[in-house]
Amino acid sequence: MKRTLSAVEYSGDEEGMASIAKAISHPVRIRILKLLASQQCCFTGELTEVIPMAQSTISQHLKALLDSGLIQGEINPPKVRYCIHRENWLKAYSMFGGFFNADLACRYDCR
Amino acid sequence: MKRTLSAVEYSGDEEGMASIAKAISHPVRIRILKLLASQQCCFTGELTEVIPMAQSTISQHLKALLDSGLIQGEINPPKVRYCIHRENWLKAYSMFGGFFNADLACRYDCR
DNA sequence: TTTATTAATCGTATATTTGCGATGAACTAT
DNA sequence: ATAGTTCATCGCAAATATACGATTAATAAA
Repeated sequence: MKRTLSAVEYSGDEEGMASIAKAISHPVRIRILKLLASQQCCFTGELTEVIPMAQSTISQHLKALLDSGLIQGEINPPKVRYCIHRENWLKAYSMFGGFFNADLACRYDCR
Repeated sequence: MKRTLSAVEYSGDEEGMASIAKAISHPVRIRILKLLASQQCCFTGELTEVIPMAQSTISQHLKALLDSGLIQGEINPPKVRYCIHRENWLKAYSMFGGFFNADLACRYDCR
C-alpha cells in the first residue's frame, strides 16, 4: 500500500478502540466470545467440535482474540483452556459504553 | 480464498455486531465519529481539512460508516452534511452494552 | 520408546481493506 | 454557457485478513 508519509496520528484511545473493534469484527470471533462467556467455568478447545471450521482456522481466530486481550489461555497439556479476560472485558465494556454514550453523541437532531 | 462449502451459519445478532465492529475497526473512522458526535449540530466535509488524508480516502471511510448505519448524510449542494444516525447509534450502544455486560461474561474466575 | 491427542504454526491461495490520484457528477455562481 | 466548488467513484497498488491442509511441538499414556 502506498502509505502516507505524514501518517495521521491517532490517540491511544482511538487505536485501542479500533483494535478491540477489529477483534470482534468477525462473526466467528463473536461466537467464540459468546461461547466462552456463557461457560460457567472456562472453556477448552471443544470449539473445534462446535464450530464447523478447520482447527487451524479456529486457532488463528483464538490467536487474534488473545492478541486483543479479550481472552486468555491457560496451557493444560495437551489441552489449552481459554476464557474471557475479565479485566480487559470490563475495560472494553466501559470503552464502548463511553463511546456510544447517547449524551455525548448527537445532542441535537440533524434534520 | 478457499471458501467452505458448508459455511458457518451466523445469527443476525452475530453478523450485526460484527458489521458494526468492522465499521469502527479503523482509527480514522473512530475519529470521524468522534468529530461528528462532538459537533453541536451536524458536520459537513471539513473533515478533509481536519484529517490529513486524501479527500477520496475520507469519502471512502464515510461510505463505510454510512453503510454501517452509524451515520447519515444529507445532500446540501454542493456540500454534504453528515451526522450521527441517532437511532442506530443507540442500538449500537445497547448492542455492545449487552455483549460486554459483565454479568453475562466470566461469572467465575478462570484461574 | 512408541503412540495418541491436542493445538500452534507454516505455507499457500484468495478475498478484502486501505490509500492515492484522476476523473466524473451535481450543483452554484458568474 | 462557463467556470468553480464539493464530493463520489474508478482504477490501481500494496497490505491484511481469511481459510485450508500439512506439519510440528508438547505432553500423556501404553
